[in-house]
Amino acid sequence: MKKRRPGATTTFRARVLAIVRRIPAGRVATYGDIAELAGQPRAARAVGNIMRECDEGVPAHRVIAAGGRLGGYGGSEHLKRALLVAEGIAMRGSRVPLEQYRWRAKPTNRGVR
DNA sequence: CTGCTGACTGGTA
DNA sequence: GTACCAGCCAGCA
Repeated sequence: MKKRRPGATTTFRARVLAIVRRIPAGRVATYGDIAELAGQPRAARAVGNIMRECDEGVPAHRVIAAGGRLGGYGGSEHLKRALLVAEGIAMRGSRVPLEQYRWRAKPTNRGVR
């Protein structure tokens, strides 16, 4: 078979779901970020694929595309936008100010601004 | 193991 | 601003 890397894959899917589940309300992460945290910074596409079948325990609406775009959502992207706003995110048109709501796994100190 | 798909990304027109 | 192309990756038949 395709020599799998023990620990490297172990179901990339399970790892992605675990990360998305840790995203706090009012924060968002891009597919690329999730992929990076999962160990594959270039698997943004794969991450999106996984989100497509995610369960209710996974706040997929907090996962958006790069540039703050909504990306896609099962059924309605419009609904996704409403959900983000309901979490307290002030969106600009159909885009999210990542510099303001981007979730960080390890924010040394998050700017403290 | 081969091939196709897709909630992606970045660049070019 | 939108539209199209090429590259990358995991999951599944």
